[in-house]
Amino acid sequence: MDMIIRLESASGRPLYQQIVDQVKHMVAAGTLRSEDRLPTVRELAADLIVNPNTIAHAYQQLEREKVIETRRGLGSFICNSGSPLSKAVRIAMVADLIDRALVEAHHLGIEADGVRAILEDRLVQLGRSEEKSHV
Amino acid sequence: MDMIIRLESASGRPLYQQIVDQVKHMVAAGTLRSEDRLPTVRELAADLIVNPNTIAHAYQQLEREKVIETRRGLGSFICNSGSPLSKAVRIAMVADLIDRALVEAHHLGIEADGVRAILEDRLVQLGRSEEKSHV
Amino acid sequence: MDMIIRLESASGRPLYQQIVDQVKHMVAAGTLRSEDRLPTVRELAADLIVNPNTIAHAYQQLEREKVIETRRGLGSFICNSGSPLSKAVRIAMVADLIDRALVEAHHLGIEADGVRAILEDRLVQLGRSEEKSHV
Amino acid sequence: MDMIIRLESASGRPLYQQIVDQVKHMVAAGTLRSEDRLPTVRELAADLIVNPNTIAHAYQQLEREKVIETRRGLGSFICNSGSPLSKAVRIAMVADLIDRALVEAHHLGIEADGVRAILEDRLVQLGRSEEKSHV
DNA sequence: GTGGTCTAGACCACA
DNA sequence: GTGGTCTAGACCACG
Repeated sequence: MDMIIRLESASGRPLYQQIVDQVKHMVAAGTLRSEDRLPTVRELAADLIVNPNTIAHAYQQLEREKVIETRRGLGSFICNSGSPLSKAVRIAMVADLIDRALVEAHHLGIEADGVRAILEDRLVQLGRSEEKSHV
Repeated sequence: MDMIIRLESASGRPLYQQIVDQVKHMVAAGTLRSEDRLPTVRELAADLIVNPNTIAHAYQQLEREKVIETRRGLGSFICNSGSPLSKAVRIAMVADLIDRALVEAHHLGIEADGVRAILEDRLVQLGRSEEKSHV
Repeated sequence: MDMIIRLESASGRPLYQQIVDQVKHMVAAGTLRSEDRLPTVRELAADLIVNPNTIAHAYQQLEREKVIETRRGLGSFICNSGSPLSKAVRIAMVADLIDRALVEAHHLGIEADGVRAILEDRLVQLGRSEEKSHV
Repeated sequence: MDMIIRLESASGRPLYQQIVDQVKHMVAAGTLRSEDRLPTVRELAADLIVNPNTIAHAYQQLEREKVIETRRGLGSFICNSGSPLSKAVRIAMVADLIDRALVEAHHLGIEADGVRAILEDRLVQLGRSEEKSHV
C-alpha cells in the first residue's frame, strides 16, 4: 500500500508542514493505524520529488508530537501514545483553532447552527474515511 | 473609542496577521460595525509601536478580504461585505478549518464531545464580547 | 556582552545540542535572564565557525522548549514562560536524569550520601554563578 | 535465572546503550553481583530479538567501563571493578550528571526541594529493586 | 537585516 | 539500508 500525499508547492504552506498535516489527518481518519510503517525518508523524497531533508524535517516534527516513532535503522511507525502536554494547554490549542473557524464563519455569513452542522458533518466524514479505506 | 489590539511578538504568528485576525474577530463579535472608522496606519503604528509597513500590510489584506474599505483621504471603514463566494465554497472553507481542529483534537486526545463542548464555550465567549461592547 | 559558548567537536554530542545545553545552563544559572537578547544566527555562526543552519537548529529547539522566543526580524530573546508539559511528564524527565546519575555514582563507588552532597554543592554553584557574573 | 532486559525501540536511545544502562542499573541495584555470568551474545540476541552485533557492541562498552570481564571460551562475568579513576574525577562525572538534571529541572519549573524529593524517591526505588532480587 | 524554508550532497551511528 | 548531523548556499517572508 502506498501512502498517498499530495503537495501543492504554490500553497504558501511549507512542504514539510503539508506532509505533517496529511499524515496527522490520515491517522485521525484511521487510514493509518498504530504500528503501520511509513515510507522511508528516501522513498518518500523520491516519490514526492523533494529533498530528503524536507521529509526528514516532517518526520522529526511528527515524532516530537508523538504521532510516529522512529526506530533506528528500521524506519518510522505510527504510534498512538498520548500527548505529553498538560490538559489545559491541549484544550487551549483546540479552542484556538475553533475560534479561528468561528471568526471565519462569521465573515462568510455562517451562523452558530451552521458551524455546528459542519462540525457534525466533518466528524462523520473523518469516521467514514476509515470505512472507505477498507472497501 | 480606541480600537484595542494586543500583539504577542512571541507567538510565531506574523504581526500583520495578528492584526487581521483581531480586526476580523472584533467584527465577528460586533465590537466593530459597518461604517466604523479604523485608526489611520500611522496612528495604529504609533499606538502598537510597530513599523507602519506592518499596519499597511494588514490593512491591505483586510481590504482584499472585503472586511474594510479604504476611501481616499478619509480613512478606512468597516464594510459589511456580504461574501461574494458561493455558499458551497464558504462552507468548504469553514469545514477545512473545522477539520484541522478535529485532527488536532484527535492527536491531543480530545474526543468529539470535548470538541463540541469547546465549540459551545467559544460561541458563548464570542457572544459575551459583543455584550461587553454594548455597555 | 558576549555570550560565551564553547564547542567540542570531538565530544560526540551534536554541536546544536551542545549549544542548547549551554544556553539552558546559562539561563538556569542566571547568567542569561528574561528578555536578554541572544546573538543572531549569523553572528553566532561566525563566532563559533559553524554553519548558520546548525545555530538555527539549536535556536529552534530552544524555542520549542520555551527557553527562548524568536521575534521575526528582531532576533531571539530569553523568556521564562512555563513548560507546557504535564507535571507527571516533567517529574519523570527529571527522575530519569537523576536515575542515570545514581547508577553512574554506584559504579564509581559513590554512595547515597555522596550524591546528596554533590546535589547540594551543585545547587549552590548554580546559584553562585549568578553572583559571579555581576563582579 | 534470566537476566531481564526490556528494550524500547522507540525511545530514541540506541538499543546497545539501553542494554549497557540496564546492566549497570542491575549491578547498582544488586540484582547482578560480582562473578555472575551474563548470557552469551547469541543467547541474549535471540532473547531480545535483536541483531547479535548490537549485543556485542553493548558488551564491548561494558568491558571498556570495567563493568564486565570477558573470559575466552567461558563467557562474560560481572566484575566489581573498583573504578581506577581518581576520586576527584569520579565526583566530577557524577556532578556533571546532577548538573544536567538541575538545569532540566529549572526549565521544567521544578525547584530544589522538588529535585531533593525526586532523589530520595529514586534512592528508595533502587533499594527496593535490590530487595526484590532477594525473594 | 532577521529567521524560515528548501535544495544538494557529504559523512556517521545504528541495526 | 535506516535516520541523524552538518555544511554550503539559495530564496523568501517579515519587520
